[in-house]
Order: sequence, then structure tokens, then C-alpha cells
Amino acid sequence: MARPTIADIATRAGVSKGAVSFALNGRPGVSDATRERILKIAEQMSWRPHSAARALGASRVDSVGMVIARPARTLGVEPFFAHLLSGVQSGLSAESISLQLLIVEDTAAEIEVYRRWASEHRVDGVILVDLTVKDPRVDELRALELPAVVIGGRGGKGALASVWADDRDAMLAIVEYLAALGHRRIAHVAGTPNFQHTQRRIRAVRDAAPRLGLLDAPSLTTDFSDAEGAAITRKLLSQPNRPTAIVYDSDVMAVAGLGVAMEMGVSVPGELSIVAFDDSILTQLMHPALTALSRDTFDFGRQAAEVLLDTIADPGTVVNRRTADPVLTVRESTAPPG
Amino acid sequence: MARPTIADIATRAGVSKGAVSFALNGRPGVSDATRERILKIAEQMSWRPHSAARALGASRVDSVGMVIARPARTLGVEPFFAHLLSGVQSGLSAESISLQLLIVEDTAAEIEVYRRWASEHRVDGVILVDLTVKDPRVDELRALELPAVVIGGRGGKGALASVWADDRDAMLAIVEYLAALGHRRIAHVAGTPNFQHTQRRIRAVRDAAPRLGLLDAPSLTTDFSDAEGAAITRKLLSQPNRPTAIVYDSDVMAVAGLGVAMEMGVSVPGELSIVAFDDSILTQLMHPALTALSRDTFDFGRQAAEVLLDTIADPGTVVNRRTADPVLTVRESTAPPG
DNA sequence: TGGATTTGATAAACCGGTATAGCTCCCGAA
DNA sequence: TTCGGGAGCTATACCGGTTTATCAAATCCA
Repeated sequence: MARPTIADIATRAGVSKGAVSFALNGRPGVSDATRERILKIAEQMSWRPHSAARALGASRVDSVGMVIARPARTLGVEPFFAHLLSGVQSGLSAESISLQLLIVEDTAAEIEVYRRWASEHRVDGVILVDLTVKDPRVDELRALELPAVVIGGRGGKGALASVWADDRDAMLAIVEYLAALGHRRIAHVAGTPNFQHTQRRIRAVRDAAPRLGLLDAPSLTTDFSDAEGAAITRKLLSQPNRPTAIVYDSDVMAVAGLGVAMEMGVSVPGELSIVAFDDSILTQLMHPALTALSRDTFDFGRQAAEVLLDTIADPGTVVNRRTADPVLTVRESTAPPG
Repeated sequence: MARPTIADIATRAGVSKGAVSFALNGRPGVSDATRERILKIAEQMSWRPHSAARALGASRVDSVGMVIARPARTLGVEPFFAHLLSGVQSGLSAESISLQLLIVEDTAAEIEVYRRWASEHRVDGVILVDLTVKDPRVDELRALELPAVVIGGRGGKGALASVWADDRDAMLAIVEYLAALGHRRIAHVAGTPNFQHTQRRIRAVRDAAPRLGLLDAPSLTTDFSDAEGAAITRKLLSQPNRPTAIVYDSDVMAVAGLGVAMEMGVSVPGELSIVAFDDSILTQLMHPALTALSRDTFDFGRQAAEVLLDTIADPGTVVNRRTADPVLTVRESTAPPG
């Protein structure tokens, strides 16, 4: 017999299908003796539930979805997503829930995917990343009544559950560290302006500037690409009063910036300190190795999975969980200003 | 009415469930007039099939799986997988098949996943990457009777379908290019020795060496990590007769190698030429930018999806499709030997 | 014109589970 | 002695599709 069903187990155990279902799902309705006997037979026959059948009966599919709306070109370089994915999976595997991953071009396509998933009952919930300022996905998901958890930002006035780290504190830590080294002209090469975390980081820099006595602390937004990171760096370093330190919102841009500095003959960290707001193998491959903010991305994903499963189990409560604070890993790219 | 079922459509159209099913799936059994009427009603009610119900009835789940067995740490840096994934999805989206992605630590875990997927009917087929020399997954998948397609290698004496590029020709192109520049001492920093493509590349170098009059052409295997790439480079450059050109099997190792060369004061490309066997944004971020072999990874994934769907539809035929040949993108890291 | 075949549709079984109503038996309390 | 109630289990409906057996009406062919 190739794939046994609970009916097979039932006949073999001399009980009804219902009893087998009760036994296999650990719910009351059968005696301990019978339960054990059924479990043993199921084990012997190496029975596994048919996911579709279970989904149809229990109206849950034991599967969650995650859509990443970024052009594939910019995606792979950042270990961020790979780590996040691993973490999410580790959080899901305990309950043997599977993950559907989709990479799409933009938010419109992403919302389309959510609609399809909801109407086809393909997922029990979804994980959101890259929350924007006035994010249309939040309302859409609420309308679809699809459980969701937001990674890296609050779910819009308590609408969605979330798992987040304190970007503000992290940025303050970086700026304070640079100020303590003696830097007074610090520039911030930020990501896309419509991302919530970009806004929070920009605000943190602006708020800290007067307190730390910074002469100049511009935040310049980009599209997160290496090209724009390089272009902005070139502009910054060509100014008469050029910054003595630059904070980049991603490791890729930081690396691009380092390249520009070298090309222009600006020594790092002698004449320019560089900090990346995201750590990865990239920062360590460089010469000099880049000082960077390290976040436990794996754990981030793991916790997101946990919160999502809780939300699915009990859609009433909205959890906003704060994760461990990121730490600044000091390497060779930062020093007191020349 | 939130989610209409075919029964709802049936009553509204005044026909039976069966007729609706026939109409919606484009199979004979209803007249064109009725079909059109049913389709229109389904459209109006914005009906979508319930994936689990369809899976249960039709015994296919419209979902395929892909497992990547690599530690997450080494994963994210290479855009290879992100592009591959996008390509696979683009190939699947036409038939609106969804993709399950799983990142695991090793092959044993990967095989476990296949067993579970098969027994729970979670996927209709799988896509394999990183084929090893005596790969246990091939036999396992045949035993499970799970349709599969291998990316980047032949599926073991015609056992599994595959989509592959010619690694041998690609490596020959690189070595011939370097030889034409005048290099006679070329080293090859390879990946893990048990990968099939590593073997093919090593063999290509060895075979080409005498014909091109190379004095020395060692292939040194690594674990694909930046650390080993750097270590081997250091060893190579410390030799009395050090190579004038090094070919790296991945872009990450090439970047690490470049770092070592700079650190040791070996100028690139003046005293050392560097080629990466894989292209990505990384190679372009460097100074000098690295000459690299560019492959159309997106298309690779797209074709793999196509072949897999064909294999699922007709498990009898085994397709081995060869994709477009990779091309060498010459940048600043290669020049005639000093 | 009459029997054979095709067309267009229906009703019901089925896929493999879950959920629930109901039945039997046994125990304890009144 | 009777009755209520819970434990343990069975029978059956159900989830939302697909598939098959069946059947009436229309069409074909000689």
C-alpha cells in the first residue's frame, strides 16, 4: 500500500475514521489505550496527513506566504533576506508550516498576490516587509481578513501585528559614536524616502544633530542602489566643507561609497569614516573592513514567524513585539577625523 | 457572499455543479453557449478555485518546491539564487503554479523535506540545485516518484530532467582568453570538489593546459567561502613562481582574492589578472571592476520551470535542455602579464 | 423511418481528512 | 431502583472541487 489514509488505519485498528482522527490530533474522544494503539499503527504504516484533505476539512492550509517587492537585481546582494528567510522557516518548522515565497516587481503586483492567495485559500497568513509611510497593503490585508505580521515597522495604528527593532536608537548610537570620535560634519546616505524605517533614521539624525553639536548633518535619500550611493558620495566629497564621516543605510551603498572615496584619493578612515547600517559578509570583505550595525536578522525572522502563528491562532489580539537592539560592530573604517 | 463556490455559480446559472466544473476547466461536456454564460457568472461573482479542494479532487496541488541546502550565511551574498528564483517564478506564473522555498543546512535535511512533501502531497514536483558527483537525491526522488528537474547538471544517466549550461566551454573560454593575453601560469580556485560543476571546470582547465602551453595550471578546491578563497590566494601569491592570473569559481571568492592581492601589494591587473566565474553586482562594485563570466540566471530559472511543468504533465519523457552559453564580460581586472 | 451514435447535461460518488450528532455503556447520586 | 451524565466510540455530514455513470434529446446514416 503506497499512501495509507486514515480509513486504512481505522480498519486495521478496528475503529472508526473519527476515532483515528481524534487520536492523531491529540484531542479527547478516545481512551489512552486506543489512542496509543492507533498511533502505533499509523507509525507502522508511515502515515502522513494529506495536506489538501486536511486543509479542506479544517479550513487552514498550514502554509504562510511572504512577498518581496523589489527588483531581483537589487535583491540577491543583501544577505538580509536570506537570513530573514532562514529565521522565518526555523520559526515555522516547529509547527511544520510551510512557506511560500514570491518575488515581484512592485507593490501593485504584491497586492494582487495577496488577493489571489486569499481567494484561493493558499495561505493562512502573510509576512510583510519594507513597510512604506502610507502603505496600501495594510488596508488591503485587513479587507481580505488575512492575518499578517509586519517586519521592521509598526503595523499602522495597531492594525497589524509587528516585529520591529528600534531603528531610531540604533541610528542615535551610530551618530553618537561618530560624534564621540570627534566628527562634527556627518552625512547620512539614506534609502528610499517612502520606507518607514528610512524616515525614522532620518528623523533620528536630525534630532540628534543639535544636541551633539554637529555642524552639518544632511540626510540624502536614494533608491538603495550602488549607483546612487556612489553618485551621492561623489557629490558629498566634492563639496568645499566635505563631511568627515558618512553613514550609509545599506552595506551595498557603503561599499560603493568606499570605492568612490578610494577613487578620489580620500583615505578611509584617515580622512573619511564610513559606517554601514547593515552588516554582512560584504562589509568584512572590504579593505578596510567596514564598521557596521549588526542586527540579528535570523532571530528577527524567527520571531516574526512566531507572532504570525499566534495571530493566525487568535486573530483578535494584535502583538507588537520589539526585538533585541542592534549593536555597532566597530571595524577599520572609522577613526577620529584627520 | 464572501467566497462563492461552484455550487453558488451552478444555482445562479441554473445548471449542475458538474457543468460548472466542465465549463471552468475548458473541457467538453457543455455547449459553447452555456460555457460562456457560466464563465460570465463566475467572473461576476469573482470566483476563484479553492486550492485545497482542487488538489483533493484532481490530485495535483499546483505547487512546486525548491530546497536550497547551504548555510544561510553563505547564501545571501550571491545574487545567483535571487535571480534564479525570479526566473523560476516567471516560468511558473503563466500556469499560476506557486513555489515553495526551503533553505536547509545539508542534504540529509533536504531529502527529509522531499519525503515529507511527497507524503503530504504538498508539491507536484521539485527543482534541484548544486548537484554533487554521486548525488543521493537523484535516487531518492525516483523512489518517491516525485517529478524533478536538475539545474546546472545532467540528471545522472538520464534519470532526471535537467537544464544546464556548458561549464566546460565556459571555462575553456576563460583560460583561452587569459592564454591569449600571454598568461602561462594560471591558477584555478575552485569550489567544493563534490559538486559536479566543480569537477567539470577542473577537468576543463586540466585538458586545456597542454594545448595552450601553460606551465602550471593547478585547480585548488575550497568550500566556496571568502575565508578559504582568501587563504588559498595568499598561499598562491607567496610561491616563488606565483601565478600571473587566477580564475575563481565564485564572485565572492574573487573579491576576497582581490583583497588579499591588494594587501600583499600585488597590483591588479598589473601583476595579477583576476577572473570570476560568476557575475553580479559585487564584481562591478570593486576597484578594479572584475572581469567575470556572465550567465543569464533568470532565464536559467525560467527554463527549469518550463521543463519541470512538462515533466509533471508527462513523467515519461526526460528532457535535457541546454541553455544559452555564458559570455565573458571583460572589465578592469585582466591584462597581459607584467 | 428506425436504430445507432453523438451531444449536453445531471446526479452521485469520490478525494482524505475534520466536526458533530447520537448511541451505548458504566458509574454515582438521589 | 431509577435517572443523570460523562466517557468512549460510531455514523454521517461536510469542505469544494473533479470525475464517472447515466440519461434524454438531437443528429446521423442507411
